[in-house]
Amino acid sequence: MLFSASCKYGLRASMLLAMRDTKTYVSIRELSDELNISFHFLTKIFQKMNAANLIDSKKGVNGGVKLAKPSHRVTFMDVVNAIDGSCSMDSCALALPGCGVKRSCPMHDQWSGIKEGMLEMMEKVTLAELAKNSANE
Amino acid sequence: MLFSASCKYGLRASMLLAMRDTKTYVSIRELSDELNISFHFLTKIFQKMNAANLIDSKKGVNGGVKLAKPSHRVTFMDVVNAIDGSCSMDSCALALPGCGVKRSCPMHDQWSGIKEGMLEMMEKVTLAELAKNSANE
DNA sequence: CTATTTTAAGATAAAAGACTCTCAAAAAGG
DNA sequence: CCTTTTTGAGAGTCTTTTATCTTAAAATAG
Repeated sequence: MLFSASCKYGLRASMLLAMRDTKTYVSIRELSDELNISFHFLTKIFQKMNAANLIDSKKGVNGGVKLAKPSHRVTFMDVVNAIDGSCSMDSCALALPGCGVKRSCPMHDQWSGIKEGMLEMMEKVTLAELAKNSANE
Repeated sequence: MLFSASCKYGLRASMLLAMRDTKTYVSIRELSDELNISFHFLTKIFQKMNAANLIDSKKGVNGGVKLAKPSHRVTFMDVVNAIDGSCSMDSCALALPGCGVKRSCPMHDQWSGIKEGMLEMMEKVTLAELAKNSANE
């Protein structure tokens, strides 16, 4: 519920890319087959990541997508922002009017710590780590 | 993003109820006016809370809704479960296949602590506390 | 230059969520 | 009883998300 389906697919696909060489392009078809999701849908997701300069893409024979940066320099947050937008984690749990503007909402004390922890984690965790954890399962 | 719009409305309305006497019924119209949301929509939300036995309702003149239990015995989690369903917090951040069943997903270490903290908070925080924080803002 | 491969982009469809409207049913008051 | 108030429940609309399908555009290989 925290992240959209598109976002989860994007994260999983990014992990697959992180497990590969950053130099060679991987076709979206190959990734969609491996993830068992719609090729066309994944294409749309990569278009968003492309717009955010997270990946490089190449058309034609032996084309595909690859990470634009080394996997240890792409964070979980980068991918979420590219797909779900940077505002997705902004608001407080209740999104009560006034919260975060002038004063805190009733949930603020209980929520702010958790939110901070979550944002910190998202900024710290990289695709390289996720790929590593995924490899030795 | 964490909670549905319905859920947030339900939480806010519950807070209003918590600020009142548990004995008297408050009309849904009054609550929807105060929250500036659609009366009919709030009615639907209260129907879910009613099905979960979180509130008592009464039809007719001077009817309305009221908390079925004292506000310090109704948790944040109770309301979320009634409206968004108890599964809404179950899955891991990525909802990766296999996570939580046999082995952990790549995010598990980073995510589990945050999730635990969130669930703990949701089970601990009561409507009474939220209402109190809301009153002295 | 042509055929093939592969991403890009747009149009469309299906599903879920958010919200509205209408009528039924219950309760109370006169 | 009859009228009014107020919740209950169903149908219907609008919007967003998810997913599919089709066509275009680019790149490569021959």
